[in-house]
Amino acid sequence: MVSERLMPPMSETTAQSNVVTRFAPSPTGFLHIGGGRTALFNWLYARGRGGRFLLRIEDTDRERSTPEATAAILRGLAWLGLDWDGEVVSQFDRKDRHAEVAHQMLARGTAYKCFSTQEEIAAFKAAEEAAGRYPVFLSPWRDADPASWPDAPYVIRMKAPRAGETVIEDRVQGRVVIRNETLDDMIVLRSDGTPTYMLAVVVDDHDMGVTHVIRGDDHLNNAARQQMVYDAMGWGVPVWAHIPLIHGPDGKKLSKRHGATGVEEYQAMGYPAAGMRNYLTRLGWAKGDAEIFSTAEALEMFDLDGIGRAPARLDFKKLENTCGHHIAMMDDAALLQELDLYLAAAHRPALDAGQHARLSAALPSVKDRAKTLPELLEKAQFALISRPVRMDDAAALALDDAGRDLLRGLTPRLQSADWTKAALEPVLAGFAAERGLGFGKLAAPLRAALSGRSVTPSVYDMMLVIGRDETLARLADAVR
RNA sequence: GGCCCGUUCGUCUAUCGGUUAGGACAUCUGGUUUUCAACCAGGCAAGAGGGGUUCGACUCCCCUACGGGCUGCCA
Repeated sequence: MVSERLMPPMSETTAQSNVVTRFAPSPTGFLHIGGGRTALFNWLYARGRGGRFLLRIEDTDRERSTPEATAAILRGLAWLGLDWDGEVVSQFDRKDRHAEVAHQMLARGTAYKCFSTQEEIAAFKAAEEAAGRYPVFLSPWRDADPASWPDAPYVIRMKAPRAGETVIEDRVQGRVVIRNETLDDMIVLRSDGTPTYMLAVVVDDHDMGVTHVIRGDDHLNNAARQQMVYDAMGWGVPVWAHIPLIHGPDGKKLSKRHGATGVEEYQAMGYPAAGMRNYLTRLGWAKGDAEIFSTAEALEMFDLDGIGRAPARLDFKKLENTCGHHIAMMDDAALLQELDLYLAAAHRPALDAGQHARLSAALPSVKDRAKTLPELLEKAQFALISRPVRMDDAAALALDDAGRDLLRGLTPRLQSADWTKAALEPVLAGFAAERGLGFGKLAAPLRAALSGRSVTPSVYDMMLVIGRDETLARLADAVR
């Protein structure tokens, strides 16, 4: 028996508005960066086609599932801006439905009760291995007469085809053929009546109307067994798309030692969500030479064909570069909001109203200079501080006798100048020229007096942002 | 061990039998400049190895190597 099936018709046009995807994490920890990308791909694919994106928490493992993990996953998704349709589905809550389907399989003859004990199975596998065969368990109960059934605990096993092959038509991996003899009769319902993952995913995906299963390629082999369940129930198989996992910078599986593995850690490091989405979208997916794009553009462009088959490595340099572009592109109000979120996530003190206003004024002059949110704050430092300005070593050096003398000479001219860049430029340039100095010689002490540092945005930008009074006050402090 | 998947510049990738193998990040050089960043110009840099198929392979097939996944009454 060959359970091969044709790919469902799914030209982009017919699939238009009825695409349903889902993200189905198990709540055993924070939202992993790889999971975040999987969610993103599902979200992009569905939303980009006017379809629906669903969220299901696979919490059937009661030992390891925690409400805290679920909350963390939801927070991570929310930060990434991945909103889902409808209620969050709890897989555990659907256990009765899963059991019901298992019994339907029994009734249809596509599953059977297996009374073998775990000891018997272990012994069987050991014997097989000793004989040099794959330890694929062949249950003696597969075709047993119900009359022979003992009054003992049993599991329900899928009656999987023993011969032939199962073919997965995968939109990313291509045509994957698995010989049925390498697959055993998997358990669909445990002896305690609870469903296994293999049954639960299929039932839930079917009931939720999922049309496209986009998930990590660690599930590629599972797809064959799951497809058998679809076949057993006479259900239509969804479109499969198994995407490669993300690796650390060294090419190894992403783990704690690579630093950040949780989505929320990236938020706390100050990467803006829009930049994160852009970077993650491009990690393992491409459309021509598109590199920097908005979420709206990503929605427009994203498709399954652009997904690569090899695992991609995380590259923080490129992440930063991408985020830098997004910080520069973001409008000030959105940026300010992003900044507040970051401060909270990083457990840093929030900005007060005054700082908010000054930061807002400073944003245009600093936002194209920062790659991360903390860097942005750092560059805007001149607007956030209050007098007296604390000088760092380099700034103190610039405010030597000669520097202070320059500032004393400059002060009266500033008092009478119009406070615009156009008016200020000739004033400063003229003053420097009078003293026979290059502009840089004047800018250094001025920069130091205004910011207490030697590295800042343009001196004009700083003066304009903090205003005439504050500028003069800082100069007065510096020459005192 | 068995089965499945993968392998283009350091990194992310384009290429869907015929290209000087393109772009981006990183890096290097030069320019601009008011510090830093940005920006502009340019440079370096790739088809894992070996067999086929073909007039012609990065592209199709096979083998090997390396990496990954699965092989649970976990998900």
